[in-house]
Amino acid sequence: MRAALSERSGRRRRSDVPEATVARLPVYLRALHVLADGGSSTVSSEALAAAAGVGSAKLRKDLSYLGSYGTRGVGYDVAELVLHVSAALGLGRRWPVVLVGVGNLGHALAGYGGFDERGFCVVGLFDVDPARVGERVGEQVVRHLDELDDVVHSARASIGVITTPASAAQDVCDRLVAAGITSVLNFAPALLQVPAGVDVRKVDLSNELQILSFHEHRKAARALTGVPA
Amino acid sequence: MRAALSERSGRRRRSDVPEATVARLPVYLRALHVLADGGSSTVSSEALAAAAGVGSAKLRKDLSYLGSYGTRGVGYDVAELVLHVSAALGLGRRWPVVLVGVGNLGHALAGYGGFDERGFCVVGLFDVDPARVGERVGEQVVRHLDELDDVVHSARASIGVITTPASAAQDVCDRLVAAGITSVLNFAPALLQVPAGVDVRKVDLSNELQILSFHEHRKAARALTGVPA
DNA sequence: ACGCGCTTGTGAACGCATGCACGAAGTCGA
DNA sequence: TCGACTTCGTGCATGCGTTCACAAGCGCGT
Repeated sequence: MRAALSERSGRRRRSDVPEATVARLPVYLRALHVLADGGSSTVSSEALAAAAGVGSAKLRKDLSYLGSYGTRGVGYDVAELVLHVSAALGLGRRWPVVLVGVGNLGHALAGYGGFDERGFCVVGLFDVDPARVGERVGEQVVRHLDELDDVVHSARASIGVITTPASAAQDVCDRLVAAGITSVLNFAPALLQVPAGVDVRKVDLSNELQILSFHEHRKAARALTGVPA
Repeated sequence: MRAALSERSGRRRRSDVPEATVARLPVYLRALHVLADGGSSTVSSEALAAAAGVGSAKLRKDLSYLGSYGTRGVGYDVAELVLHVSAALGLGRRWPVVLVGVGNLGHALAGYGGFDERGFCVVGLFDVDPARVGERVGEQVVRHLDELDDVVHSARASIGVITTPASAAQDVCDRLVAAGITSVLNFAPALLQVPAGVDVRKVDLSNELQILSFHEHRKAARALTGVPA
């Protein structure tokens, strides 16, 4: 059960970083890499914040959740901060990732170089379509979904990516969880039901477009009725 | 203090829907479509909330920003609510979309059926690589980026999707904005600078994985230090 | 006709996140 | 050594978003 929530104190523990902050850490990390490649050895919160597209106060507060790694009067050491942020994100190791659903999007993700660069390596591609099983994609060969357990166990994978149609997503998710996956990145437009202890993040391309559509619609309406300051 | 809010201090205007609510409207809409396909003619906030994965109070408040379209004691009429949510999202029309960067991901998105289903139609694919220009993808032929202005104008497109490498993203974005695009969906891992009045939404696959990595890392640490599984 | 039960819509309380302002702590030059 | 300057870390206030709880409203059975 949930022994983890035994301590219900209102105070925030040191290792307890707010979710909004966690979501920005990858952005900071990328900005830091750019700065490092550009030759900077130190950077002020102001400069880093600008590079990351946030306010400097927010950035300092975010980083303060990880510890006090800045030097007053100087700024942050870029290389050192990269290490600390990476450590906080758990990027000190390579994360094996399995991907289920080798359709259009699955192909694209399997071939996306950005994953390997950032410490994620695809250790298995799966599908149920016999026409796709055996196909070679990048450095992997598409396996049948039945082999999922073997691969997850032997590679000790804990992260799974779902790029199936919505109708198959929940079933695939169940099989991933059964195999031992505890973090799921879901591209299928479906709400996934998972047991406690399993994290799910959803990326829905249509949703994003519809949100843009909302604002676009509003802009058009605003333009018709005269533009108030 | 703020002249802009002079109209009605306490009351929120009808067209002023909180951003967090806007982000959930597409989720509700999808859940409604599922319910409609399932034969439901009415649905309670409790049931719809469960289908969308949110709390019922939140759902009611969200919908109340659009108006009072429910019937007390009964619930919401599914078909009617679909219309109202669609209208709020500006889905009463088809939105022409241009896509720049026909690489791995661009191919996948161009072939993704989910867009057309939801009222977005790709009216132009663009790239700068001469090897890709002329290639046929789906029902479109890849054009050179120089033709962007013509297509955007003739199709009256206002939404652009960027699936280029990060290094090209800002330049492409500038050209989109110059052509008249006012909403951008950016898949490149880069921070885009845009003038006021242009909306940008960013989707970064690596970021999502890194956020999962954070939680996975924390789960592992937690398992070691205190909490017996 | 009328009350009873169900569900919506919303005011109010609460909690989280953001922005501000300033003390603390370090560097650099004289 | 000392003082002036720079920049971090953070308490505090503010605003947004979520949750709670309940009155208002509607249909239905009697």
